[in-house]
Amino acid sequence: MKTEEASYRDKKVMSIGIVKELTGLSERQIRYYEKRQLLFPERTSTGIRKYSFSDVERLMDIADKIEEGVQTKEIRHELARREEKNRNKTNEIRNRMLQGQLNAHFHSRNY
Amino acid sequence: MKTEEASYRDKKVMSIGIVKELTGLSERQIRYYEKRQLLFPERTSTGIRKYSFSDVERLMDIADKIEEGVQTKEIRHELARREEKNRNKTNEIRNRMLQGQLNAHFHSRNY
DNA sequence: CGTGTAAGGAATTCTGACACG
DNA sequence: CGTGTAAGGAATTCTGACACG
Repeated sequence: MKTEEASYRDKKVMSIGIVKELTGLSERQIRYYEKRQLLFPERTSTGIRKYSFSDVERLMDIADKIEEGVQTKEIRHELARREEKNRNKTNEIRNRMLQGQLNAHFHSRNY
Repeated sequence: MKTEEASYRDKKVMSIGIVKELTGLSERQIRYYEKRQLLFPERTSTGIRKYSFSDVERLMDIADKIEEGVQTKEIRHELARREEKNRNKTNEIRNRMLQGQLNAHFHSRNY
């Protein structure tokens, strides 16, 4: 179920300097997109930002949108819509699995 | 072929502070194991070490071995042997693929 | 052999502000 | 609105060495 790979992708482990290199964006831009709520890095206890690979991917997407002239506000809405879809899809799968278990249970018990 | 996940795993992106947190080892230990050639972090242009998730995994393995009383020299040999095996396996696959292409080629040309 | 620590310096990151527009 | 920059401070990392054993 590739649990580990997903954890690598979402684990917040990089500081802003590497994200800067990976994305080609300036620190200013990266911090600004955070202020506009487009991504949510974690912080160390002393306040240093930590990013994940998925944050890096998201930043690339954001950069593309910005270049197309889309405003951060719009981008935020798009991201929110995407989150919503994913939540629905996840729940769908979850429900289907649960339903399957229930079916198996009742059939095996011969109700 | 999960090219991307592998890239996340092997990409050197973390500084020693996070590796320290992730592994529970001290900076001293992490740098020492490097000196003993057990892992090979990259460096930024200014000399800061950068580690990958696979380095973190390797450090966990190393820590286990050390606890078992194995010396760094032994651990290095074990790691070398493991690399050797992987190289062989990769070549095997590569050769098999090449052979398959050759076969396809000659059969289709009807020699 | 493997690890802790204090020392001094260099590189990194942070925030709030001035600037342009 | 989105981004650059200089400013000052705080946190991080680096190396070589002394120490114990």
